[in-house]
Amino acid sequence: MGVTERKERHKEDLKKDILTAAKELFTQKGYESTSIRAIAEKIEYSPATIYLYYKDKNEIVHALHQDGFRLLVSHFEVLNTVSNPFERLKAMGRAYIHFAMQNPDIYQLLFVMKEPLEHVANCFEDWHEGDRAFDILLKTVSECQGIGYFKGLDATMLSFSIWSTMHGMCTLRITGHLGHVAIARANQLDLDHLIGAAYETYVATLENLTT
Amino acid sequence: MGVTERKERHKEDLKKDILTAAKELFTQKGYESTSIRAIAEKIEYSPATIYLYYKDKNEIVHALHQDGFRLLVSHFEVLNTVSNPFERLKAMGRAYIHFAMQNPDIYQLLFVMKEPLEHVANCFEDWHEGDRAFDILLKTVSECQGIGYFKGLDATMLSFSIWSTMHGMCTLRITGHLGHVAIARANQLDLDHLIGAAYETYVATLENLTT
Amino acid sequence: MGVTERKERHKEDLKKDILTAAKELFTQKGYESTSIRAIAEKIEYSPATIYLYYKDKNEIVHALHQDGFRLLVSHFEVLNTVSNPFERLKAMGRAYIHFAMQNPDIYQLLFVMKEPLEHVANCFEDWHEGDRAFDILLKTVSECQGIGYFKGLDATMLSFSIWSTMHGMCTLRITGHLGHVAIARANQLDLDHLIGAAYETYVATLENLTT
Amino acid sequence: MGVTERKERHKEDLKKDILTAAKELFTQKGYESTSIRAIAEKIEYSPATIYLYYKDKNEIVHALHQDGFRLLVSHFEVLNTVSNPFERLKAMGRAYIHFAMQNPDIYQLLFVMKEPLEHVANCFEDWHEGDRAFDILLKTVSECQGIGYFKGLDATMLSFSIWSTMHGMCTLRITGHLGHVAIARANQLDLDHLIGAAYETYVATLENLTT
DNA sequence: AATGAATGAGGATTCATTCAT
DNA sequence: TATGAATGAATCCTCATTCAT
Repeated sequence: MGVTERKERHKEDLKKDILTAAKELFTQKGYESTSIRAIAEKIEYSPATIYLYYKDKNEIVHALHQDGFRLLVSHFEVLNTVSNPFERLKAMGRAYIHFAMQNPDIYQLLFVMKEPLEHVANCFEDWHEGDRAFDILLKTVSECQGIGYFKGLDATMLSFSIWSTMHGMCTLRITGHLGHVAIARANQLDLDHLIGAAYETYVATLENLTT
Repeated sequence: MGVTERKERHKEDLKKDILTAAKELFTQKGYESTSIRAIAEKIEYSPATIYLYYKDKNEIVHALHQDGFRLLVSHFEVLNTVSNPFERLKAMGRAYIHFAMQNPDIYQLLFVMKEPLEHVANCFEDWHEGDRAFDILLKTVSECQGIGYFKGLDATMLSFSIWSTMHGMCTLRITGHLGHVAIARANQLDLDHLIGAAYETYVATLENLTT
Repeated sequence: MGVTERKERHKEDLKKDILTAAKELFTQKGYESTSIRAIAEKIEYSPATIYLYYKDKNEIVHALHQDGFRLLVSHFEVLNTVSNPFERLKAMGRAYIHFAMQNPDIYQLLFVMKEPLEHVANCFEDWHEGDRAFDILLKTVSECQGIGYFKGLDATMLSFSIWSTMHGMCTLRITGHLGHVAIARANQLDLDHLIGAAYETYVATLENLTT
Repeated sequence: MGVTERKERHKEDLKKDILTAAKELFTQKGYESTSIRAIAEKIEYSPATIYLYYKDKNEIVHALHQDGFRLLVSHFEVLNTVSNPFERLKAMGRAYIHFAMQNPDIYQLLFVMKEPLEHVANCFEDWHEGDRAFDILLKTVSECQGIGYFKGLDATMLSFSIWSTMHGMCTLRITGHLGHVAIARANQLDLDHLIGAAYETYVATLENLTT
């Protein structure tokens, strides 16, 4: 293992560090308000150094995008072990929400932000991953129908519907709009619990569709 | 493009023009990335002119916010004539989607953009309207339960769940993420139809909850 | 009295109002930080109206300058009735301080501000008044010597010296620098009293010069 | 040796250059009217560069302030060697005037400019130095009384009075007001001599207080 | 590989001033 | 006479980016 390898390792580490710092800052301050300077400060390097690893701000977002999808899909892949498809579907929902709550910044990057600026083309590419995620959902829904759930419903439409519900819950939570309404009438301060409860209610509506 | 021509345009609508321009830009680029300069350019006035009509950037968002909610609530109020609560609920869903599709920019302003920092206080005020909208939904859901729907489910949770589904559908559509997935597999070019279809599927899931 | 006359009267009034407003604002905020808009607001006219009466901001300062000197000289002229020249000298000092304390803005305009911008030429003209004021002082000092005061001292030099003392007291007070030092060690909150006391001490030094 | 040191030197030089440019502009145009742009232009750098060396405009004034007081106090400290307090007092006066004449811009910064608003707190700090300077004067006056001068006069009041005279002379000279009057009647072109003469006259008045 | 220095472009605002009405 | 509307130029300041070292 020569010096070269160690250097390579270090290089990879630093790239990761930049991403991590950027992710945190995006969450805290939002994309626009996050400056390269701030990222550099966080990792205790000079701004110029960032440019040795990423061409510009866009490329950082781009990288986060890819990582984000990879992470989400990995959350789903674990669930392949669940054999009952409806159980798997429920678990997927929970995993999705969990992912969104744990990585609100990334979530928004993937599903809320219109594809950042010049990188539309690249983003399309990234979205092959996004499609894969949807495929997993679709397949699971179909399998549910195979064991008697969701009779008479179109699998694709239902998948869209389910995804929408998940997405709606997550974004209303993340953007704080859920908080507004909830606080206004809330006997419930903990919004994460609230989301959990709402999700279980939603699952109940799906469950009742069997009969 | 000279001074004369510009003046010929109805100056009295300038305030509205500013709002319209701002609305479009906020949607396209986001709040932070929209500069007063850009708004001014769009309406072909000088930046300073904007300040004759609005104190600052926040006041513009504020105005759009208010207008937006007023419009949405007006969409709902028509539906008071529908006596059957479940029919009314379905109609509300359609009205909500219709509103979002017709005014994607406003929709995002109301339900996607994190409310601009300093005006949180004011925004809370604005959100009394938002709360009202939610109240209407909640009341309708309760009435549905009164005639046998949604047995055993918590009205508030279900309302959140329904709102989330609607919101998810609308935002996935507006931000173009629905398009990505759909186009990838689409035998279906018209996304608005797709949304309609997905909505009907969702309604079907709700309908089946009776039994 | 025709309409013309009344109009003329009104016109004069308004010019004065503008000056008064400007004067107050200059005092409160300083010259640079006082905007035409602010002046206009204070007199409840539109900014454009100001320009009907004064060509620009400089002309306003110019007018205040002239008024200021006229006012100061008028303060002095009253004292002609005091026959004893030393008494008159002492009274002049008090009048000078009084003037400065009552009109700190004007005082600074006359004696601190380097002549504003383009109006140097005009200001020189204005200073004929300033010279007159100094002449009055010089004449008084000479008369004092006539009755035995200030033996062996050059009248002009002494006059400068006296003026400097007065000016120094006034400006240290006005700019707040006296306050700094005084507060630091003061058992004396009222700076105007302090200035009075310092003046009396100074007078005492002059008085003792007789013998 | 080489590069590093030279760079460091250059950096220090630039900081000084900025201060020098700022000092001149502040004096010429006043604090408010001096823009960062103007300073940048004067040193032939871009405005943004200024911000690499000073956080903002206030920090520049702050730095000038500190430097200024340090310089003034250093002028005074030399005089500790003069054992006769009255001689020392006279020397202090000359030193003060000398300082003001050599550094009119700094002098104004320290004693004429109302301290820039937000930095009052910091300025107070700076003024510990100013207080020290006054303390030195006060102590000297007291010592003079100890050897028979200024009988029956309050030391603090007399100190204020003396400071005022010095300050008045200096500012009338610096702002050009002395010139106005002097030139008008001058058999005396050299204002610095005039100030010297006026000072000696003043000293004479103090001297005569003994008897 | 890393960075200190530098900058051009652009951010929100403010203001003196003009001009048609 | 008075002003509403408009603007160019200026304010301070921030930031992504480059480049010589």
